[in-house]
Amino acid sequence: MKELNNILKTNANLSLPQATVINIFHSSIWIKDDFLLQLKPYELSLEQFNVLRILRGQKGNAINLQDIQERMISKMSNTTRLVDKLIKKKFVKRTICKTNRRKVEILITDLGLETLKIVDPIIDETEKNITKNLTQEELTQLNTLLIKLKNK
Amino acid sequence: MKELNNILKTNANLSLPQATVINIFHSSIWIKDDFLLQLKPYELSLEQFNVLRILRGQKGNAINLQDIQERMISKMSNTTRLVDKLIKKKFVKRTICKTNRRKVEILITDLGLETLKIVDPIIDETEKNITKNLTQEELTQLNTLLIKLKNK
DNA sequence: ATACAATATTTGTATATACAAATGTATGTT
DNA sequence: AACATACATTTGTATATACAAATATTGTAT
Repeated sequence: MKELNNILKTNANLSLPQATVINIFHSSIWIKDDFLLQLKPYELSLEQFNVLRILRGQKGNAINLQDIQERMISKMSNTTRLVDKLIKKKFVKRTICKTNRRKVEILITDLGLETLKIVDPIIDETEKNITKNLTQEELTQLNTLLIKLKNK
Repeated sequence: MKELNNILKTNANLSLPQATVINIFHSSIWIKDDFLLQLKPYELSLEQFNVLRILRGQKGNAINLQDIQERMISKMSNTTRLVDKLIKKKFVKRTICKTNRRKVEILITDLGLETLKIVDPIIDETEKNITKNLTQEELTQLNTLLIKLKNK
């Protein structure tokens, strides 16, 4: 892992498990930075954008906080406040569930949908750009390895 | 990527670039959580632990903030305050560089070294555990793919 | 020596996140 | 119905991080 040593400006002799872990962290960080750069003009954090997409996926049906959390990439402790911010931007609406008043019903607004329409292709492009160094087979391989890593 | 769909509780038809990006994020998060769980009893964040290791790598020589930042996995905007916290815990010392008073010299203390001695094997074990589902070859392959992904 | 730009760090402020406790609501048991 | 328990969300608090501005120091040109 000479390349990793370069990235971290170190001479340390990294074990394979060490290198792997650092490599994944490092990949995650540069990819995230890349996305944030693209999302910045729209004042959306990556998770906010992701939640908007989740809401759109409901196709007009409302969804509650728990279900949003389940679908989030990084399970946050405080989805309430994330949604608050989306409400402040008028991207989503929040109402109380009629059948179970403990639950909230969250729905994407037209403004939210329009914003997604603008941001989506940008994110698509970014995703393609991020992965362009690997062939289809290599990407599949990478995904397979990451899934296998997790499933213990 | 049926497994990814399971993890995210979604039916969305993820493209290969999308799946890859989400997969890397997801891997990074669960691995980080795993580490944090181990570091918790020592009240060290992952970056704090990492900086301690960087300092030890200096083998008695002081190092300044810039050089620490260069070696960090996630380049933080505010290493000052991270070091402040390590100082509060008496894990590191800070002095002003004699030759260039703009710079600070940061040095790990004996207490810092002792703490590392305790935490190191725990982290080693965690790293091994995290990667135990993959063979040596698979780990090498994973590292190679992640490096290739980055180098555009 | 003085002025100016470059460098290294610190500080201020806003926002994000983690975690625990609090609130309000629903459900099951007697 | 009364009570305890579980559930879903919200709030409070501490800490983390991002970003910009401020401070202090050094090197360089005049």
